[in-house]
Amino acid sequence: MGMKRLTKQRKAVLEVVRSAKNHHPDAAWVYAEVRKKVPSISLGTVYRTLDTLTEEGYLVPLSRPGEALRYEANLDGHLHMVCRKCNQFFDIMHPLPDLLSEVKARYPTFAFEDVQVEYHGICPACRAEQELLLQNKPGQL
Amino acid sequence: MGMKRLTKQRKAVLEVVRSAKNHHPDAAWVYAEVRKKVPSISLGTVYRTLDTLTEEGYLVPLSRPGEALRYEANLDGHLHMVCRKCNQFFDIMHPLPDLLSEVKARYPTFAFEDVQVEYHGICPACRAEQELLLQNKPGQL
DNA sequence: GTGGTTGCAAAGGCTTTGCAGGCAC
DNA sequence: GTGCCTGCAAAGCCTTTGCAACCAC
Repeated sequence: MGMKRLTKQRKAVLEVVRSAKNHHPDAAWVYAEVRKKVPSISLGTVYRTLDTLTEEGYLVPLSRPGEALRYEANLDGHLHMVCRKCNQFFDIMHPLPDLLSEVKARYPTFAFEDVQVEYHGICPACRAEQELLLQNKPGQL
Repeated sequence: MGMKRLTKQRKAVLEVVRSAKNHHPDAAWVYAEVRKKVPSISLGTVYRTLDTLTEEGYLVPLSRPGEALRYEANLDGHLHMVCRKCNQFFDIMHPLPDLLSEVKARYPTFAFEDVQVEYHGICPACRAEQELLLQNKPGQL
């Protein structure tokens, strides 16, 4: 098992995901973005690199039904709010209550490592759009 | 927009997912299982039906990176523990703390609807297997 | 120089979809 | 009888992978 090498591709991919503050990009977006710096990079390399960076703990994958996998580089403990209209992720920098200790005590045979909290609902933008529709078609609902 | 019909296929799919207590099956498993009752059913119909049942609120999809979508019919508020070795989901019937009201107050422009809590770690079975490996190869780590 | 890494393109796995026939209502 | 639903198979999309050339160490 050899040493990991620091290629320009790997550096560029990590930098792009890190710069995508609050964007939670998928592989296609990262690919398009990295090509601005490293035009010769291939999509396969982007996938491989995202995998590697995830295994190494630099990135966290975000999975949603029927959607491409997304990644975030924000490793601070935080919450997510997912809009069920536009499917965007929003970071919520709110103190996470202690959800682990109680559950650990109750299920001692599990080796808990971390918790992930995901809120679902409608984001401000989609909410506004929805209200516009209701105003224009008052009889529909 | 017409009325939904109650076909034997739809009934069988819902019944199978409901009977899969604590199993969180994917489409392929549901397909294999439903064929025992309705041998002529197609995989496409299983996918379509799972989609419909989800839209109607009878099922909840569970998404994991790199894995096929799974479904559960347990709509009681509960927590999930996902094993990062075997990728199984485990239901944790533990009272969910109130995670909504505080966040709702802080982010009034979002329309929050529900929260999903997911624990990650290693399940008892995989933990035992891990310890066996350590005993047999004490010098490896 | 060595072996991990890349680009390319093909293959893979899961899921969706078009269509003609079938069946619930 | 109407039109929603089904089975079938092809297509779609995201992701992985084999291989020869390449380059970080």
